Amino acid sequence: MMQKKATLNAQPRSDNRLNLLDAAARRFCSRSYYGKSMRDIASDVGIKAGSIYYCFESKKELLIAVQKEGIRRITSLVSTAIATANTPWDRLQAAMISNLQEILSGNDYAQVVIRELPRIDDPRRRRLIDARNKYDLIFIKPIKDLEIGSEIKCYQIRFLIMGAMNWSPMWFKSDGQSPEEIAKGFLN
Amino acid sequence: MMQKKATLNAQPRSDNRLNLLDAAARRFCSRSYYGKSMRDIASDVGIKAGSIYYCFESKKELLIAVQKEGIRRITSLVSTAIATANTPWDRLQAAMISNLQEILSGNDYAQVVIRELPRIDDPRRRRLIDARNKYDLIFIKPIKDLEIGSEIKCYQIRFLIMGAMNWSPMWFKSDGQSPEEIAKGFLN
DNA sequence: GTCTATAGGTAGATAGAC
DNA sequence: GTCTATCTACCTATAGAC
Repeated sequence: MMQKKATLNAQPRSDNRLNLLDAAARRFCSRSYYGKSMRDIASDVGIKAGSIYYCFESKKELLIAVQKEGIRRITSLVSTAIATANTPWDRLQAAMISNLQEILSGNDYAQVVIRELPRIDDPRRRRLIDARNKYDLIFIKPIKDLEIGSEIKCYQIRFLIMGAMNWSPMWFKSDGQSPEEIAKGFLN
Repeated sequence: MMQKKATLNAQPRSDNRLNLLDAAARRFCSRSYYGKSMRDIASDVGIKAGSIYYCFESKKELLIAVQKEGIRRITSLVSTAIATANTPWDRLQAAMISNLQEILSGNDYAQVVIRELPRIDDPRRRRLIDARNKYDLIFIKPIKDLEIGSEIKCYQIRFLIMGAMNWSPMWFKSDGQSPEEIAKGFLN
C-alpha cells in the first residue's frame, strides 16, 4: 500500500500517514466521526481529499487506525508507568497519572477511542473493544492488591476511577490542576 | 408555529413534537448529531423529513430542544429526590440514585446533553451550558454538608462522582447492578 | 504521492398541494 | 400536519494524469 521511495516530482512531504492520523484524531474528536469530512482532514495536512485514499482505503479505516493507535499509545504509557512503581498504591497512582496525562494531553487519540468506539458499527470493532477491555484490566490488579474489599468492590472502584478519568476532558482546564494533582485528588 | 386543532383530513396522530424529540434523542445518542439525518428521525415516527420542519425550524433546533428537555427532566427529578431526604448523606445518595436512573433509563435525553453539548457550535449553547452547570451545582451542597474536607476537596469529590455517573452508560448492563446498587457502591 | 475531475449518493431545507 | 418534489450543497470514493 505504501511505497518506500518518493518519485522525483512528488513534493517533499514526510510521511503523511502520521499527519493524517493526527488530523483525523483532532477532527473526529471535535465533531465526531460523522461530523467531519475527508476534505476537512485532508486540508489540515495540506492535501486534497482524494489523496487520503493512498494511505487509507476508506474513512472508516482511518477511524479504526486512529483508535488502534490510541489504544496502543495509552496501553504502552500506562504499562510503563506501573512497572516503575513498587507498592500497589503507587502503582495505581502511577497508572492514573499517566492515563490522565495521555487523556488530557490534547492529542485527541485517547478521546476518539473513548467517545467514538461505542458507536462505530464494524466487524473490526470487536477487536478494538477487546483491546480496550484488556487495557482497562491493567487497573484492576493494583486495586485488588490494595486489599480493601471484595472482588465486586474492586470493580466498583475501578468503574468509579475510570469513569471519572474518562470524563475529565469535559472539565479540565490547562491552567488549573495538573494530571498529577487530579489523580492524587481522586485518591484522597 | 404549532396549531391547536388538527384539520379533518389530517391523520389522527397525537402531537408528534414529543415523538420527534424522543426519536431525535435516540438517534443523536446512537450515532451523534451529525451521524443521523432528518430522514432517519422522521421515519422513526412514521412521517417524512419535510414534515419535521412544521415543528422544528432546523436540525440544530431539534438538537437544542432535546438537550433543553434533557436538562429540564434530570434537574426536576434530582431536585425532587434531594428534597425528600433528610441528612446530607441521604441527600447525596438520593441525588445519585435518581441521576443514575435517568441516565440509565434508556430514554437517551440525558446522554445527548452529556455527549453532544460539548461539541455543538451555536449561540444558544451558552444557555444550555449554564443550565447544565446549574444542574451540576445541585450536587455540591450535599457534599459540602458532609463536612469531610476543604472546598477544593468537595469539588474533587463532585468531579469524581459525576464523571463516574456520566460514564456509567458505557458499561451498564440492564441485567446487572441496578442504579441504586451502583450509587451505593460508589459511596462505599 | 498528490492532483483533478467526476460519479453516485445523501444531506438539510423549502415550496406548494392536499 | 403531512405529503411530494425539488434545490443546492456536500459527501465518500474512484479513475487516471503527472
